[in-house]
Amino acid sequence: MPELPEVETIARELKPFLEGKRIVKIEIFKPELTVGISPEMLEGKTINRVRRRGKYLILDLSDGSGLLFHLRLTGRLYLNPGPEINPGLLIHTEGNLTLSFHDPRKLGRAYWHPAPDEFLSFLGPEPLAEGFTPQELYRILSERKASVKAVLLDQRNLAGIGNIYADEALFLAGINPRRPASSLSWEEAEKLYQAIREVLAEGIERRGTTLSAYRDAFGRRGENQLSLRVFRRTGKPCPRCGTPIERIKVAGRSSHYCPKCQPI
DNA sequence: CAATCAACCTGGGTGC
DNA sequence: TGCACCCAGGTTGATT
Repeated sequence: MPELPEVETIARELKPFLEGKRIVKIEIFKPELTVGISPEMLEGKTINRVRRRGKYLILDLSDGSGLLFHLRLTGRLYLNPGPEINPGLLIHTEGNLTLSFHDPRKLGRAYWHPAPDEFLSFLGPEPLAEGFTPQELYRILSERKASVKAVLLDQRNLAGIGNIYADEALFLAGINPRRPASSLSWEEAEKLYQAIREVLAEGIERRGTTLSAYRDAFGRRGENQLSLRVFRRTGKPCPRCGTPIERIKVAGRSSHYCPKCQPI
């Protein structure tokens, strides 16, 4: 579920509470959700910074190491959860705060790594970063033979885009998800660049998309599902031309598009 | 190297 | 209401 806007929302919410706080206790209830985390090693360290990279949430610790969370499809991070939550991991900090990580489907992971940026060095550029340009997107696309949708979803090319925002961006840009990435013209790449930035910024503004599982750090739903143009709107009219939205499989994922506005 | 696909798990929605 | 079936916002590792 959580793509860039959802993780960004959680990071922004946690930041004012957790930055500067010392970890006083860590409890692991579901070891299968954790990788490399040893409570004794981490207790006493301070959370220097809360940030996001791609779909990862990072807590930078005072010794340069980091706790990283990937929510995959159904993982959640709650600040001060209620008693009904069944956590896999609890991180208690000074100030009597608790960060809870849980995932009923057990696909999400919490990692500890001595050098978080090294751990995440496989990720492509941040699409919302100042330094990310249409030229760079065009270069990435022109080097790949796979479908443009597959290229957008591959985190090594661009970090943070998932199935929802890929479909939404391709619709805004008027590009068919099955088009080979390298077949896009410079003008199309430029359009796609703007579309990606727009849908991600909108997603953040509306605090993420809640179709089912996603909740923010306070357990609230996002609002972006109300603004989706094509994603999971099969059969409904295209917001631009009224043609029914179609669903097809691309890169193994269901993809939603307008056959008239996004011709092959 | 590139593309495809099954597997990881479980819960929610749908249709009979 | 019960049950079978399909689907899932992601990633990875095996296979072709």
